[in-house]
Amino acid sequence: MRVVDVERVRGLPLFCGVSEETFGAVTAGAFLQKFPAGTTLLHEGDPVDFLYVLLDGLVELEGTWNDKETTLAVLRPVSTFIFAAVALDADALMSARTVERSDILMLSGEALRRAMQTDPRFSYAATLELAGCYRGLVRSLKNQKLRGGAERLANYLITQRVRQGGAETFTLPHEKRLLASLLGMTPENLSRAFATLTGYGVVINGPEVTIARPVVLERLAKPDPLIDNHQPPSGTPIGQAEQELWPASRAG
Amino acid sequence: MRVVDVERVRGLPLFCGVSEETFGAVTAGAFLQKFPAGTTLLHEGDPVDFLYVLLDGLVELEGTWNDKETTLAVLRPVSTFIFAAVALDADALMSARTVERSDILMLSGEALRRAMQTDPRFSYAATLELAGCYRGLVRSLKNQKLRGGAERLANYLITQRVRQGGAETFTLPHEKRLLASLLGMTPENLSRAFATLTGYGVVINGPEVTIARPVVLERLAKPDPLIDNHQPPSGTPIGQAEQELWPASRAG
DNA sequence: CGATCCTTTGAGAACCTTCAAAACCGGTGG
DNA sequence: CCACCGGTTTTGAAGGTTCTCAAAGGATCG
Repeated sequence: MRVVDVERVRGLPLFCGVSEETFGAVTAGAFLQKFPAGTTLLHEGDPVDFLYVLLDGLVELEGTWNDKETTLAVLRPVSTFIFAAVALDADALMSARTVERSDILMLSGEALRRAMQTDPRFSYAATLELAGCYRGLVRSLKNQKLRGGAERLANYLITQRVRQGGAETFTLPHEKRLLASLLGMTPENLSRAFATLTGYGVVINGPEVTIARPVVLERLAKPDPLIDNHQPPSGTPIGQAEQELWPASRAG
Repeated sequence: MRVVDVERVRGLPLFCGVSEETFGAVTAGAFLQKFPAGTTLLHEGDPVDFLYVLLDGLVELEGTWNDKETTLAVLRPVSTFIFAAVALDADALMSARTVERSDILMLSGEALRRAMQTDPRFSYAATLELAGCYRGLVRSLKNQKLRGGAERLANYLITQRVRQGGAETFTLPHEKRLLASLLGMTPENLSRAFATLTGYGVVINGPEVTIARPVVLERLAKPDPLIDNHQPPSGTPIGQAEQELWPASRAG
C-alpha cells in the first residue's frame, strides 16, 4: 500500500482521532486489492470478515428479493462500507459490487472489533460514523416514501449540481441504468422522467445534464435539508456508504 | 422514577455493560414524563437535547415533505429513540409523537455525549446499538423498494404472528391508518390489500387477524431473513427504533 | 346523541411496470 | 476502416398498481 493511500485512510472520520497504536493494529493485517469492473466483492447473506475501504473506483451496494434487485448506494473514494455488519459480526444485508475497476483496502473485522473495545476514541468515532450513516438511511427512506419518481430525479440532479461545484452543466457520475435502480425505478421510467424534466428547463445530452432554469426546477423538486444532503459529509474524505447513498451523504 | 423503571432502562442493550458510575451520570439529570396520546414530543428539524426512552405506551416516528407524512417507525416499550441525532448533536430528521398515553424518560444529550467519550464500554454499546439500527433501516429500505403493497402487508402479518407468539389469530397493535403509513400506502389501499389477502387464507375481523393457511400466505409473501426480522432484537428489552421500524427489529 | 375520526367501497386519474422494438454506443475482430 | 456484437438508452403501447376524490357505514368519545 502506498503512503498516499495510508494517508487517505487515516484521514477518514472513522480514524480521525484514533491513536497511532490503534491505527497500526487495525491496518497491520490489511491488504490492498485491485478488482475489475463488475466484480462482486460480497454477497448478501454472507458472513462479513472485512471492513472495505474504497480508495479508487466506484462501488455499488445492492439488495435483492424475489429475483428483483435494487441499488441502495453508490460509493466513490474514499468510502468505507459494511461497517455495521462488521461491528456486529453479522451477515451482510446487501451485496457489494464494483461498477468500475477499483482499488479496495480490506481491514480485518476481528481487529476492528478488538480495537473498538480497546480504544475509546475509536469506538466514539465509530459511533459518530454509524450515527451519520443511520441518518443517511433515514433520508433515503423519506425520499423513497414521500416523493414520486420525477421528484426524486429532480432532487438528485440538484444535489449533483451542487456537489460538482454548482456549474450550470455537469456530468452524471455513472450509467443511467444504475441511477434508475438507485432512484427506485426502471430504466424506461427514468428515461421518461428525464423527458418530463425537459419541461422544467433541464437539457439532457447523453451523460451531460444542464439545468437551465434552476428556480423552475426547484419549484418542482422542493429540496429539503431534512431529506437532501447537498454538502459532502465531514471534510473532504467521506465516511461510509454515505456519499451517494443518495440523498444522504452518509450511509454507514 | 420507580425502581422498576430504572431496572428497565438499565436492561437496555445500550446500557448493558456500562459502569454503575456512567449509568448514574447519565440518569442523574433525567426526568420521567407522562404524555397524553397525540402529543408531539419532537418536531422534524428541531435541535435534539434529549435521548428519549419509551417506558410505557406507543410512539410513532414520522417524516414529512410537501404536506405529506409517512411513518418511519412505531415503537413500544422499552425503546430508545433519536439516539443518532443525540450522538451527533444534530437536528432531528423525523418527528416523534405519542400514539397512546405514554411514559417517557428523557436523558440529557450532553451527558450522554460526555459519557460516550469517557466510558469505552458505553461507546462500544452505542456503536452496536447504532449498527443494529442501521441494519434495521436497510431492511426497511429493501422492503420498500423491492416489494409491492400486498407483499409488504403479507410479510408484516407473518412477522406479527411470530412476534405475538405464533398463534393462528392475533391482534393488530394499532390503528390501520397508522399501519398504512408505516407500510407506505394510503388507508384506502391498505383496505384493498387486506381484501386481496382474503384470497390467501387471511381473515380480517376488525383488528383481529387470523392466518388460516400460513403456507399459502408465505408463498405470496416470500419472507426473507435479509429483510424481515421475526425475532425481537437482543433479549427482551428492545434497543432503539428497531422494534417495529418494521421489518427491522432495530432502528437506530 | 352528536361530532369526529376511522374504515371501507367505488370510480376515475395518475403513475409505474412490462413487453417489445428501434436507435445508439463502445468495443472487437476482420 | 468497417461490420458486427453486446449492452444501454429511448420510445411506444398495453396492463397493472396506486393515488385521489367522494361517499357511506362504524366506532369512539365527550
